[in-house]
Amino acid sequence: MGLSFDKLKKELSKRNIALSHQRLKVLEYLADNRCHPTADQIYVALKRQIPTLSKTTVYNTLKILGEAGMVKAITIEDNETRYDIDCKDHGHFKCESCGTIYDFSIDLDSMKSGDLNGFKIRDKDVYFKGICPSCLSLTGS
Amino acid sequence: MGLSFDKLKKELSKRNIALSHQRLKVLEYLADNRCHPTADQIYVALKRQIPTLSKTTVYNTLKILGEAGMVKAITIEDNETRYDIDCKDHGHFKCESCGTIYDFSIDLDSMKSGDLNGFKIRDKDVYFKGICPSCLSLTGS
DNA sequence: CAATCAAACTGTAATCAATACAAGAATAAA
DNA sequence: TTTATTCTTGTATTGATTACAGTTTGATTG
Repeated sequence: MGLSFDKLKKELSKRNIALSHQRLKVLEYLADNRCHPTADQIYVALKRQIPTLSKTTVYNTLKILGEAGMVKAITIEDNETRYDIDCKDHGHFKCESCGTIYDFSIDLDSMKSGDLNGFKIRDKDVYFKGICPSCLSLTGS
Repeated sequence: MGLSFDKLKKELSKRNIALSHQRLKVLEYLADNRCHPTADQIYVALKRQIPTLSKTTVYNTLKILGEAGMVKAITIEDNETRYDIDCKDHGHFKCESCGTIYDFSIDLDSMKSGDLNGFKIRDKDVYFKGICPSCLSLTGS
């Protein structure tokens, strides 16, 4: 996996946050499953390894790691928040047929707008929607 | 207001959808209030004009008009879907302090990615987050 | 003008992701 | 060991959205 634990621990200790067993497992799961899972998917998967795990812990962990900049929440639509550990600049494409979310590279730095002079921009999100090649081949069109 | 009723009615009649009183009022509200309101805000505001209005009708209307391409749902975060009638290409900036959503111009057509060859792109969304000038001036920083 | 039918509207009930909260472990410090 | 603080857990609650069934509206037909 490509996790930078040094950066992570430094970031967390700066906030007096311990890297507990549960939190580490959530991070590991996100690192190993780059499918943008929901909180519930993470919970169900980890519940097998950690039978005592609580869904509240998963939500708390995702929130804390999000504030520390280690995890990013993706809210495209459908009232389902998904999570991504990869913080490198990329956009997200959601297939409206199968629901899969694909990453794609895009240069966020070059995205500027004169309308935002005086605004402090902390985060940029790019979401595309449509049909993925796999679903396109199924319908024939 | 800048509503194109001809295009609207054509689009709706193509789908055998009538432009009822309630639906027209929702459209009018969105045209007159470019603040990206939630479904509930629309409901509360129109309830005064139409005391019998049901919240379900507001949701149904927003869904139907969305499918007809007349209204766009904006889901940045916070489990609150907002709605926008302006379909011209622009991005949305959400102030994390006051919650206001600002429009800003951006060239969506130039946004491409080689990773999406073979994908059928139907919609592009650009969401920025940060602090707006008004809130920046309040904190002094 | 009834009669008929489909679409539109309404209100209540249900869903479900997310949060609040309080009590119980774990961990570190003294 | 005591103490304090953080972390975890489970339950209860929230709140936006949807499902559904009954009612109303409005157009069409005879």
